[in-house]
Amino acid sequence: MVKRVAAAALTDSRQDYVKALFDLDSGAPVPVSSLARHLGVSPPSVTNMLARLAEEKLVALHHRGAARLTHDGEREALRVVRRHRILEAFLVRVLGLDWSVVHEDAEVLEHHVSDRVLDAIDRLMEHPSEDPHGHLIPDRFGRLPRRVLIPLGEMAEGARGVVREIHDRDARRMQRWKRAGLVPGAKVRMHAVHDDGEVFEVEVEGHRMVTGGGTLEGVFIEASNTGARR
Amino acid sequence: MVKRVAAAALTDSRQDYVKALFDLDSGAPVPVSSLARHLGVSPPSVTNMLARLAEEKLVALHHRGAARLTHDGEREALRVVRRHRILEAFLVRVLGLDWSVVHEDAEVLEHHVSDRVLDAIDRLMEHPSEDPHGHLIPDRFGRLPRRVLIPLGEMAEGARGVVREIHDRDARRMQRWKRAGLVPGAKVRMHAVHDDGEVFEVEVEGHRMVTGGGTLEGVFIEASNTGARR
DNA sequence: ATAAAAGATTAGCCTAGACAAATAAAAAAG
DNA sequence: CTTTTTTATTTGTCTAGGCTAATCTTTTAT
Repeated sequence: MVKRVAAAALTDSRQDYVKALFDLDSGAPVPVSSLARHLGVSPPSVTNMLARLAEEKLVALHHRGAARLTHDGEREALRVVRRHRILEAFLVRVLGLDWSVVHEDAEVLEHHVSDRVLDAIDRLMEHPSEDPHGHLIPDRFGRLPRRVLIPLGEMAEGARGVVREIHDRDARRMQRWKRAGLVPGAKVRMHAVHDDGEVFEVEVEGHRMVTGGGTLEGVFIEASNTGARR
Repeated sequence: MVKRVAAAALTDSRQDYVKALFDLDSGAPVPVSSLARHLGVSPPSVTNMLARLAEEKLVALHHRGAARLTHDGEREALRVVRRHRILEAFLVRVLGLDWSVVHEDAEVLEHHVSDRVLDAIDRLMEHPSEDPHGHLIPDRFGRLPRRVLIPLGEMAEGARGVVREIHDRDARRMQRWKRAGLVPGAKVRMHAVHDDGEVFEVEVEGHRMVTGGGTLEGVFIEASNTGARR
């Protein structure tokens, strides 16, 4: 007996798939294997589900089974993304949970919170525009401002910027970032890149540190025009 | 892909069944048919699931398939009941939703909110002891104070009491009660019973009304010793 | 140009939980 | 006591969404 109060046309699983396609979209169709890895299911399951989603006109299939969202699919994905981000904001701002652990709770609740409850939560927080990781929250019509961010590890030497988004689902790593001050809004400057992009000297909010590239993956920067050229 | 963050040993469906058995318990084993009606599933589904729950030692089967919770089953039921009631309180007190509509949301969320989130919600409300319908909330060890209430329709003529619980899942009916002032805490007095328990003259918070028995079903009273005898 | 590796698909199976139709057993009515 | 009615159970299906093992297809490397 699966009760649906969330006015969700899509099953939980379908919602997970369209959201994954949205997350993994980088211009090109997403291969079956990436999707399988991202969702933690086997490749056959992906092939199978993509066929159904294609049937339902939520995705378009491309070469070798790779898939992209259709317009409808993207609309659905944005609905889920909106729910997810509002819930994350709620869990942190209202319930006081740590930003590094809320992802998995939001991941479950996004499928089960009714529109009524979601709206009430949104109202309570006075319609936040970002979640705790800096991701913008789509509005109720699925509109999401585009912004151009670059990975911290790809900043040029001497460039300055501001941390805007933290992409990661690994709580441990996020704790580390938090301790290092790498949170949305933090000002950073790339002092030097060594060993062909393996070691970085970065300044975060005036505090200088040296770190490996792996640590930086998942931190995204809005470049400041001041300082980059000069 | 069913994700479980709620540390729930039991599937959603099993949780629904044990909760239903808890709700319907009135001393005697609950017949298959009542359970089927309460859960909105067919009798064969109930027979089938009860067999599994019996296997898992959550229920004990009696004459003609009727079932009662075992100790383990009751513990599980109380966990679910606790979640449900905390969530209802939250939806009303924090999110400002109406009394009469929160049941179905809580019904869904009770299966999907993690302990972490539930505890945070409980903390935010400073550990409420009752939900919005007056039901007591079991503590984290599943302890639930017993209290003796009588249905409003069974009050003796002249008896006084206080509304303590409202049992109903029908939003419309609850709206009516609310308008009539029949909410937990309201003082009532039964003036007269006519037509063999079909028509009642009741006084609610000083305001007298006449109503049919159907309307009163689901309202439970704590008798005041003042007034009953005198 | 062919062999090896990587990636996707097919085929067949599994689980949970529901359902309807047919059957059996118990209770109530005559 | 037998018949009827009510209740419960059996049997056989269905759906969603997974999985593995085996089999293609591509791509990459030699």
